[in-house]
Amino acid sequence: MLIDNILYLNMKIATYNVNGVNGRLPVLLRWLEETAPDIVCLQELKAPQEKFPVESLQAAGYNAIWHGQKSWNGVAILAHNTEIKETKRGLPGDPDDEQSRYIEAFVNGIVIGCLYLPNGNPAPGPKLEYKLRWFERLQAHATTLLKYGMPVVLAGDYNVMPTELDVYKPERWIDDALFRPEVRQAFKTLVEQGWTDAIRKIYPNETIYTFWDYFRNAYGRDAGLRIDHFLLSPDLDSRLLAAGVNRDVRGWEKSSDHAPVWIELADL
DNA sequence: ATGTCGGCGCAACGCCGA
Repeated sequence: MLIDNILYLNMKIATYNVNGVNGRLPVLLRWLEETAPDIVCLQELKAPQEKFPVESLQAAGYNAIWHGQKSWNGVAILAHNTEIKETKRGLPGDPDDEQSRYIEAFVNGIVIGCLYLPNGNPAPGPKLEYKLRWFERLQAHATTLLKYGMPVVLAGDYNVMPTELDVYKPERWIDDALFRPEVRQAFKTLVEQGWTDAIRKIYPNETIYTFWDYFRNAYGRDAGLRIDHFLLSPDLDSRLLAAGVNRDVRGWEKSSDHAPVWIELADL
């Protein structure tokens, strides 16, 4: 990024489940303005392809690619004054899957996979089965990405709390599709391919939440969950400088139930 | 079990998904 003739080489990448990109547009634009991420992964657009607010984002300096869907799901990748080369639209492994949950691009020399993993509730049931199948497809595609040997960031709403440290009251979530043993195991199997959970690496023992339910004043009570994650390929692990959650955004008027999460990577 | 959101639809509030 070039500002006042000074070259800044570090890169800030963020992920944000906006829960309706048009309903949250003022919040999204304010957050972009205040935190100036270089690359952004968005989930839960809840907008059809033609209703994505591309003009507003361009006016804020962001190029965008997106995969919309009426009412639900939807993912996008934004890049500040930078070219985005789309490499995938839809997660491989099931041509009949019509839900818009994965988009991937080459940006600034990094492969950015933006994902919105299925919620899976009510569980057990077909929605949990779909979630577990989707996880298997993600594991398969993640293996392929590692084989390329390129720097890769898999960012998004995984709808999984990986450990008890990631839930305000673990005992209440045992049967929930976001915390069931088989779902946590699926996340663990994925990470053990060789990925780095960036937030957990920077904060090994701390309670870090990225989501607070709208119900029962969850944000006020800090009854949160950590479900939005960054997985880094092995060569990016040593470039991880910092990471965090923009918690205050969750407290803004008309906020999403998720907060934006970010990482900063050093240039090579 | 409950709670609160955004988006949807024979257009107003009940439903779905989260």
